[in-house]
Amino acid sequence: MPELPEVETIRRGLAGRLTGSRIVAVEVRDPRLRLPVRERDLRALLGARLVAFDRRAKYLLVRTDLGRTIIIHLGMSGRMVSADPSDSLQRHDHVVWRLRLNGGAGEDLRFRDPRRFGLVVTARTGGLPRHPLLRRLGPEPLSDGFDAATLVRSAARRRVAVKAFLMDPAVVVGIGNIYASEVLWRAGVHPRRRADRIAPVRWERIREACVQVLSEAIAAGGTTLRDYRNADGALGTFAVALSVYDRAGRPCRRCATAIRRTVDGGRATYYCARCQR
DNA sequence: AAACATTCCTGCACGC
DNA sequence: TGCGTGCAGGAATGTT
Repeated sequence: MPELPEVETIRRGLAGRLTGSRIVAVEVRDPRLRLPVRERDLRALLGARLVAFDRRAKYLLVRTDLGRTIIIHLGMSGRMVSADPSDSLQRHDHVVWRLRLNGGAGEDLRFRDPRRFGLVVTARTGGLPRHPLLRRLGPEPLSDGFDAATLVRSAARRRVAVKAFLMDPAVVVGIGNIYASEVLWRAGVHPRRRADRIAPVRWERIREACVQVLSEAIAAGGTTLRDYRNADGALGTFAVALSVYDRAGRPCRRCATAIRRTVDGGRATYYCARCQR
């Protein structure tokens, strides 16, 4: 479900509300996520203070003052729910942290994930860059480390379609199926063009499109297509700003040609055959 | 009721 | 032949 803008929106919401709170209790109600949830590891953090909410790619990193960080991925259908402890738990609330806020009030943080493609693990904070889940990740698209030269270098001898290439987290992180289509429309590049057949000047256009689309989506609180919600349960409003995704048959915003939908590698792809070459 | 916003792994093909 | 790399496909699963 969530791509980088959605995870970033959730991170900001949680940081504002829960930074400085302490873990009072933790409950693992269903450990069967993409990786098994180890209740013992989470219990080792009882009493810990949550000192920062960070993000790497689509991973949420909850740093504690005990030298360990909780790594959370939302998979396709995961949500982080900040709730009043008296609110009843829902069916797919798999992990529940009972927190005490700075002011002393109780607050729940709940990991809810119907499809269970997400994960909740812990790791030493100092070892995060070398953690198996994080160590092969490419640059953050909204950082200085993301430039056209890097893209040109990684695209050499890559015959895959540029859309699949952009979705490869070793190339650049955080770009999933929705934003890959959006970025390529904005850059005017056909989604099935081979990565090794794209000129450097067009890589710079793709880089700019990544930065613009992701920044605008974050400013809009993310894209809600079906069930995405931020930490307060609010919807993201970027769906109305989508140019091609989920707009098959509707007119291209630039040239009015009907947007096409194809399926590549099992994933829906949307593009304008006139604007994108 | 077919589609699905993610990630990781497998197995195959190819080139040196 | 053996190795490394690149790539397509599949699997995990519940909801709408």
